[in-house]
Amino acid sequence: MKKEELTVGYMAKRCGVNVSTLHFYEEKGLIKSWRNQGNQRRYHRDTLRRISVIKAAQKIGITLDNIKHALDSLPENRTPTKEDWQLLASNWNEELNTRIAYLENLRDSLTSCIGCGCLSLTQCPIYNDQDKLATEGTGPILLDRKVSMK
Amino acid sequence: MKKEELTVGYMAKRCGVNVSTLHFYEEKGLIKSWRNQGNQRRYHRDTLRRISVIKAAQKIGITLDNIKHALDSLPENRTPTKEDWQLLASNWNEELNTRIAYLENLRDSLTSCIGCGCLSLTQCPIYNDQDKLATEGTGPILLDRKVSMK
DNA sequence: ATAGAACCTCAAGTTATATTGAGGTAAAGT
DNA sequence: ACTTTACCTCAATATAACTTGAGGTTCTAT
Repeated sequence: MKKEELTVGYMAKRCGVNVSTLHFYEEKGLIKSWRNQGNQRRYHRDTLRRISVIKAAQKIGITLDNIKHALDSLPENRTPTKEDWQLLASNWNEELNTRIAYLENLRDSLTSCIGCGCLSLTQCPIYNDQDKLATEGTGPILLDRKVSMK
Repeated sequence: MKKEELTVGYMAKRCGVNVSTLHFYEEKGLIKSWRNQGNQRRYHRDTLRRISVIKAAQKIGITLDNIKHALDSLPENRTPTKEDWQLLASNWNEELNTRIAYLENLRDSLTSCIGCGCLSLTQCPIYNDQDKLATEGTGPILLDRKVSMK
């Protein structure tokens, strides 16, 4: 196996995902591969980073669709540079800050509700719509779907 | 319509959800109703608060299953007191703090990655498994599914 | 009395993010 | 050469949290 021709099994192991997930990401246009003589997928080493970035973004709570949009802004013709990745990261950092702020807001509301016992429709800040971050916010956050919350 | 016999349409309007959602919650055991002569649902006024609490918990990122578990701990035979609700709220507050801490951790990682440009498998704290909160954590956070993240 | 709004049930559809399985081919190890 | 492991495609299934639709009934207002 040449250095620059990584197999799907190797990729999966290195990235901690299933082979089927890589198929799926490819189908969604998040990653690319070419085929060898026997129709098997081969990946460029750059794809390792790409997958890692996808996983990092998912932890932040970005959907695959939006991750795809972001990745589409990367150059096609060359290996992305440090600066290319930094741009993505800084956008997602803002996203993350927004989400943190939203949850902190919610926490403060909940805390004051614990204090006053006001969990009612009319008084509680939690479900009154000053709760702007919820409606102007930026979509679903999925932390880790594998982990249940017993 | 008697004061204590709220219709499903009224409930839906008051709570900002669809009628079908109330049917769904009932089927899942999250809320209860009785029927009138013509087989239509009637709700106790307490159910308004119950639905609000469900919605608040969802904003925190608690799944319906877990919300159900929490609600099951409320007394069946009387209207829950301030203290009953406070107990739920304080549990969810911990949950919320855990989630905030997780995202802050991620933000710190991302920030340092912006600084060093290290988004690579081996060095970046984002996808290295010191990232314990991700794997020991407490499940998905869904903020607001209605809002897309363009 | 009658129209229209509100309600009923039950089955199927929706979205996101994958996973699983069947049936078959290719590559690698001995 | 032969076996085992890895890979291929395509379709179906899984989960959460709902929504939609069809076909029919009940309430409410005039």
